[in-house]
Amino acid sequence: MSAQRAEELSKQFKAIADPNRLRLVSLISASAKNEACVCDLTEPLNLGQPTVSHHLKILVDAGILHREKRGVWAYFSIVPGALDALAGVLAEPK
Amino acid sequence: MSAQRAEELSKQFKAIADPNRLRLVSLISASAKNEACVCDLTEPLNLGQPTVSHHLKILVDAGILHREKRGVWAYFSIVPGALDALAGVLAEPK
DNA sequence: GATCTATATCGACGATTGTCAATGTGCAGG
DNA sequence: CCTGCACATTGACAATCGTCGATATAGATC
Repeated sequence: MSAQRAEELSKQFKAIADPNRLRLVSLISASAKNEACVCDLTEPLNLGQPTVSHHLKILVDAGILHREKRGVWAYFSIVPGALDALAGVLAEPK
Repeated sequence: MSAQRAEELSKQFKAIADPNRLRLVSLISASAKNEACVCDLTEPLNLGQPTVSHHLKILVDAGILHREKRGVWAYFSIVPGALDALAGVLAEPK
């Protein structure tokens, strides 16, 4: 594995290597329409709104979450295939 | 996903969420007998011996690598199923 | 026992991270 | 236009992390 490839992958792994961000991904993927807004996520994590917003931004920047603004609300959903791609790296790390 | 479960998983993901540690895992799993000693790993990563030793310890503590000392050398190998277990979490993060 | 050799540990340093309070932005209803 | 709401951004702080040089440990050879 090249140093550059390792750098790219580590950015994505860092994004999910935080307990609160793991729970965010879990909450979103278990949501009714596979999407959730910030106000749905602050209470179960027991974190302030700015902190949740910060974590969501990291996940979006890593290409794991998709952000769509509708009116006043921002809906977050999981980018199709993003997590599977990471899982594939672990299954075959040659 | 419970907060406790997220905490456990994040420890393992943190272990691999570093470019140099990703390369370590890659190098070991691509090695001849699926094992390598520290002296084999310092040069391709262009890091000092103490730093490589430090990264390997983190991977061992996370349950991803196995450490076996034979004589003066320490041989590191991948714990069977450890990476697959992490991959499974990503494939189904409900 | 003295001396290599491979690895581990320690102490220190700058850099990054997670969290919060305060503030900014932008949409909607009156 | 003004107010309220959902969310983003900023600035600050303690805590953790990655790296290195120096040193310690422990097996092998003479």
